[in-house]
Amino acid sequence: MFRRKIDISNPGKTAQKILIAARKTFARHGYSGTSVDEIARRAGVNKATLYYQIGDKDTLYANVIHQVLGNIAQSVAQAVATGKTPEEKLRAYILFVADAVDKNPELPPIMMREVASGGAHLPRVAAEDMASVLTVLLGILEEGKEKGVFNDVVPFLVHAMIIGSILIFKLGAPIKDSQIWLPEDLKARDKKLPGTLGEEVADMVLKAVKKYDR
Amino acid sequence: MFRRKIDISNPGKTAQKILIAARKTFARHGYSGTSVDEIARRAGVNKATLYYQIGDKDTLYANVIHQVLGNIAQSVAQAVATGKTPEEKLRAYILFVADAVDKNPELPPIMMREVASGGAHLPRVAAEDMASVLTVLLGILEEGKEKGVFNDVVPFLVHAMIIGSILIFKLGAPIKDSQIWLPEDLKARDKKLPGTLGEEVADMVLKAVKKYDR
DNA sequence: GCAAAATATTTAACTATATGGTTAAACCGA
DNA sequence: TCGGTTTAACCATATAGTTAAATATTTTGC
Repeated sequence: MFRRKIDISNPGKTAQKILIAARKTFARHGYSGTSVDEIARRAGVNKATLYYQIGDKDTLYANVIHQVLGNIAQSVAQAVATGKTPEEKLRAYILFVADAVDKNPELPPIMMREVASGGAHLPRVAAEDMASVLTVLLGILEEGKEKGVFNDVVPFLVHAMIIGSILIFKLGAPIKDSQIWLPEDLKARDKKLPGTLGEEVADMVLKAVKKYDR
Repeated sequence: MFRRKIDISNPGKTAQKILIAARKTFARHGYSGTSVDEIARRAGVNKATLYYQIGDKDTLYANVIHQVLGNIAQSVAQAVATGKTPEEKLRAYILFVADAVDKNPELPPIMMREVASGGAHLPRVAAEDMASVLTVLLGILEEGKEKGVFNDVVPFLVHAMIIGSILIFKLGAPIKDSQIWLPEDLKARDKKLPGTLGEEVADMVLKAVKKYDR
């Protein structure tokens, strides 16, 4: 009677195809805007195969989001460890997040919609991934404060500033640029960032967080 | 043959009920997640009335988003004018945005989902609203640079930082707090902001943007 | 090594419900 | 009674999810 589902943590070829198609489709159209039929079509498999391999829409979505967030959560601590001082660690953290977003272009839209809906479809395991990333940031900010190099900032606000800057810039810039009727001075200004997005955000956040004698 | 639709810019009682119900529903469930039937039910009118009064789902959505963004776009310039120096103007701008978000709680989720989907359902008129808000910010940053009080920042990145911080903090904090299993130190830290969200963001952004002799 | 049985995987066809949108009739105030 | 407004009933399509049969693949008996 117990029809055990396939082990998702080590997906086979078919399951992998499905997850990739699902990731792209969820990223483009969101949870509600995505139909299971469309995912199956893009994966090139029958819908029943999709249900056999992975499960219903919720399970599919949960696996997609965890697959992408889980990797990030696992490697953030290591990336931060390359820095010695709190400043270096915070910079490494921001560069890591920006790089993760670069390498996982489906993450920003999925995360933003998840935030927008109050985590309506956010599976527990994904929330745990987020929490472990946040914990790393919390550690950096606390160390910086103890050593007297950071202001007494609100950690979650710093988090919001980092993630918010990166996500809004990444996703908002293409929208702005697609509005061909916009006054030129609004568009031309930002064509090229002086550095990478991560570096720019790191510079600004560090200025906001570091303690200076003025 | 031309069945002229009702004038939306000055909605009557029934139309107003529908628009309010639509705003709440779109904010909660997003464009795709919202059914016209649900809006009609929440507005307490027949679905055909909704189509008669306003039009199809797209038109309904466009009116909702413009109704809320239009007000903001119209009053931002005036709010900023209360400041004399670029610093004061930038602070006034950020406080205004934070206040607008406070007063229009449906705006953040709608905007975030719009950004996430690349402006998929964003009507031209709403994009114009956004542009006029952005133009005000651009003016402040340029004046600050000319007067030598601001660094040579990337305007759209400053925009992303302001909007991103406010939206992510506003929407992200409740999610974080709802994860009852989270380690206490992650949650307890941020319970109370020292000031309002707008003030906190303004402090941090100004530190990031202002030019100091160091 | 190999046919046959057992198991794992995929598929077309199906169901029940939800959805966006329409229609023609009923309602209602001037 | 006339024009604007609202309504119940309706339609075509889309959707999440299921089923039983077909097709691969693996295991077993010899």
